[in-house]
Amino acid sequence: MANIKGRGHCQSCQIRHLSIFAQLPINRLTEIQTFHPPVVTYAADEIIYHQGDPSLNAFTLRKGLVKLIKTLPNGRTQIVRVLHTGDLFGFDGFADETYNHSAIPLGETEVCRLPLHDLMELKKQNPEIENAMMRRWIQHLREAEDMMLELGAKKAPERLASFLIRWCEDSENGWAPLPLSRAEIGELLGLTIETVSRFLSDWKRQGLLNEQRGNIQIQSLDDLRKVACSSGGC
Amino acid sequence: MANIKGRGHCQSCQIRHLSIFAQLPINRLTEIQTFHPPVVTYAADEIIYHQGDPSLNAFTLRKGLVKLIKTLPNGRTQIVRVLHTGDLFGFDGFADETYNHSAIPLGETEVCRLPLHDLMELKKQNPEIENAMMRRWIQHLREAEDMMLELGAKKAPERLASFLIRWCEDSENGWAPLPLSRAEIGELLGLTIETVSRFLSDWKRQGLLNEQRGNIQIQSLDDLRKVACSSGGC
DNA sequence: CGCCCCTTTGAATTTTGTCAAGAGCCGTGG
DNA sequence: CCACGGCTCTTGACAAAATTCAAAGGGGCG
Repeated sequence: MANIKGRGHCQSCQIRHLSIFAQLPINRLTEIQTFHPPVVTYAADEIIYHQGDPSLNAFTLRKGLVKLIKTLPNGRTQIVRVLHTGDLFGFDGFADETYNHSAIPLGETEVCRLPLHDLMELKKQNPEIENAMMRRWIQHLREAEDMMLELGAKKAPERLASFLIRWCEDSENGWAPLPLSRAEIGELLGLTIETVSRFLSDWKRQGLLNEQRGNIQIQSLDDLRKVACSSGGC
Repeated sequence: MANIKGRGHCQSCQIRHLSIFAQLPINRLTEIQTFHPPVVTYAADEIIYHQGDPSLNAFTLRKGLVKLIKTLPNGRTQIVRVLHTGDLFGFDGFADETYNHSAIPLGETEVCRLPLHDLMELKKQNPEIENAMMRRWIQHLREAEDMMLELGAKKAPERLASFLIRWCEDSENGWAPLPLSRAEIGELLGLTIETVSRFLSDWKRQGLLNEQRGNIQIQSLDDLRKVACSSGGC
């Protein structure tokens, strides 16, 4: 079960520099030290929230990855976003809406649960938080637009290649963990398991790509770029 | 050419109730009467801003429709959003970013041009504006997520049918203006002109739909719903 | 070791896109 | 008023892309 690990202490938080509290000056931080949001852990199969649930809490991702998904009655699923450490999610309540998607961990995760009511207060009183949230919303919107372009205007190999390039973008040694199943990659890119598998296999055979136990490495970024931009869809 | 029609007067603005200034109390309104943003008109072929341009102004749509598009080097285009009266757009500068898409009128339009610098000031000083903008960002994000589901998880006829249903949702007499060409519908839904045309023709032949000089009417909402939800993709 | 689940691969089918030609529509200019 | 040119839209035939169905392969874990 989802497990309250303890209470967060923003002052000593390891990932505060990635969060919406990053720009808050130290003295403000100590002033709001009454705010100790619970830190909650989830296992891979536990759902953080369901689409349609009342949005009472927002969350900051501390450890692991989280997928945000929307599902059709027939079971077809779309991953609308994959969250990384420091990401804020679940804030629909700020617009008096229920959650618009479900949030599901990809493996073990740890999040900081922020009651929207408290967060709203902090936001009102601290322009830095206000500002950080605004920037994130705009940034998310931009990424959503980019994704619509991927889904609407690109072909399967282009989508997959550009996804891989993005995913591996800032991996130092070349290897990057890819904790997504073929099915999940498909759900993210609007493709079937088989289509994803076929192209990945092809590219591994051709030496563009390497994969080992959930880690991938782009061997020939140039060639992969060529695929992504093949018909000019750079 | 884009034409400055005059200066806006928020107090007497016809569409203020639809804008981010809707909730602003009257006394605040008179206080900020020094803020008279230019009202600009555009013809159908004039671009309001280009993707990549520095985002110095946001806009409120006063009259007409605007499409926000992203284009790949090969010319394939995705419409990421169609704006209606009262919508705010072009605010990427709030996150220190250039415009992420191009804004193009669908026919004659009239917008209110809001310098981001001024808007930022108003936002800081008026929680109502602040709040209205936040709600819009969250709402846009939700709509973007919905669109990702459409594009990623639905088939051509499902996408087209559910688009038509949404488009006609709040048309009183049943008839709704559809100032989008087949090509534009395709660019919105990630389909080709021909695919759009084929399904529309089919449905017109089958009596689900009516069309006359840029206006459409859904004759059998039930049947169209059946198409949209056919394989369970409601 | 054996089971289960994920992945791979093949073959057939469906869906969607491409190419090409014709139809309808509208405004211009004779 | 009509003819013409330039549109977009429609339709058909075909090709390509992607999905579906089916079966086999592989790897990790009890």
